[in-house]
Amino acid sequence: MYEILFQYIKAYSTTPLTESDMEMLRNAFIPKKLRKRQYFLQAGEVCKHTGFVVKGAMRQYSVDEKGVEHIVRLSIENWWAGDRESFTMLTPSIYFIDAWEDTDLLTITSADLNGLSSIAAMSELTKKLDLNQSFASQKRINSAISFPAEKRYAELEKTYPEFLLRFPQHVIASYLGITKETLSRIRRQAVKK
Amino acid sequence: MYEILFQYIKAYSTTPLTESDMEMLRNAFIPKKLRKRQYFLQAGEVCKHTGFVVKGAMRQYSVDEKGVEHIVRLSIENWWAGDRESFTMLTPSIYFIDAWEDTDLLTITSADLNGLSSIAAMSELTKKLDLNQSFASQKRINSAISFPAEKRYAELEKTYPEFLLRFPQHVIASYLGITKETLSRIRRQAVKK
DNA sequence: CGCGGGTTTGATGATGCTCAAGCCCGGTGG
DNA sequence: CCACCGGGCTTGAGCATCATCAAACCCGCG
Repeated sequence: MYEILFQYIKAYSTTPLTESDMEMLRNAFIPKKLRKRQYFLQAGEVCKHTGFVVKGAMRQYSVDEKGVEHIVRLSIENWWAGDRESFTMLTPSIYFIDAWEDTDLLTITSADLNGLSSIAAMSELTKKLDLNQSFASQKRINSAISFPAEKRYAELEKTYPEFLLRFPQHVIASYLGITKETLSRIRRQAVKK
Repeated sequence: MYEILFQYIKAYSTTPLTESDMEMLRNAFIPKKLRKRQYFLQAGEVCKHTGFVVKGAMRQYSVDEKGVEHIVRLSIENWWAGDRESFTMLTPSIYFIDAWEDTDLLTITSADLNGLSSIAAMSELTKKLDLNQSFASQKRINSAISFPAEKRYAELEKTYPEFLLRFPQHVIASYLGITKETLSRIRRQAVKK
C-alpha cells in the first residue's frame, strides 16, 4: 500500500527517500477504505484529511440550490482527493467528495503534512503539485470561458482519456459544465466525422 | 517604488525584511514602464519576467481562431502579471498580456526569483500566492460550470468590485466569458431590482 | 465638429437546458 | 428462465439563455 505512495513521491522528486523518511510517511499517512457512494467530505465540514488515491475513483462537487451536482474535480489512482482550501485554511468546505468506486486512500491531516516538510522530497512534491494544480486550473478556466461544449469535450478526451473509461457519461458531462443530454448529442455528432 | 513592494511583502509574511533582504530585492526586481496597450507578453513567447504591479492595470488573455480575446486574468496595483506556467516551465505561452492603463511594474526573472528563496519572507509569500491562486481558480471553475452569467457577474461585483471601476464593461464581459451585449442586458435587469 | 471608444438596443439564430419518454443491459429474485 | 428493476444512455419537443450582427447613441477630446 505505502509502496505505491513511495513510488509516486520518487517519481515527482529529485531527492531520494531514506528509510527514516519512509518510516515518517508510514506514521503520518493513515489508510482508509471507502465503499462506493460513501462520503469523504460533506459541504459544511472542514476538510481535515487529504487523501492519496491508491486504488479507486472519487468525485468532488458542489450542489446548487436546485440540488444539481457540479463536478469540479475527479481523482483516480495516483491523484489526490480533498478540498485544498478547506484543508489548508481549516474553513468549512462548500464541496462534497465521495467515492465513485470502492476506494483505498492514504489520508493525512494538515498538521501532519506540515510536519513532513523536513523531508526534502515531500516539500518538493507539494510545491510541484500546487503548481501543476495552478496550471491545470488556468487552462480549465480558459477553456470554460473560451470554447463551446464540443471543444471542451474533445480537449478532455485528449488530456485525460482515463476519465472517459472510469466515469459514466453523466459524470463527465457535469465535469464539463453541461447536461448529460447535451454530451450525448455532442458524441453522436463527433462519431459522424 | 520599491517601498510599495516591501510593504506588500511584509503584509503577506510573518517574518520581517532585513536591510540586506531589501538590498537583494532591489537588485533582483527591475522597474519597467508600459504604456497603455503595450504588450508585456505575446503568445508564442516564453514569459521570462513576472511583474508586480506598482501602478496601473493589466490584462491577460488568449485569442481564439476567430480572433476573439478571452480574458483569463486582470491585475491592478498590488497584483502580479505574468503567465505562471510559461514563467516556471520556460515553455511558450498561449497568452497575451498587455497594459490596459499606463503601468509601472517591478519585474523579475524566474532564476532571480528562485535566488530570493533564501529570504524567508519571500518563500512564504510565493507559497501563499500559489495557494491563493489555487483557491481562486477552483472557485472560478466552480462558478463557470455551475452558474449562469447573471450570477457570475453578481459574484464578481462582490469579490472584486475594484475591477468594475477600473475596466470597461466589454473587458469585464470577456473575463466572465460572455459578450458585452449580454453583460449590458444583465446589468439593465439588475438595476430593475 | 467629427472621431474613437465604449455602451445600448433590437432582431434573429445557435447553443444548450428541461422535461418526458423510451431503450439498453446487467443484475436479482420469483 | 423470465420478469422486473435500476442505472445509464438516447431521443425528441419546446424553451431559455446567450451569441451574432447591425445600428444608434453617448461622450470626452483633438
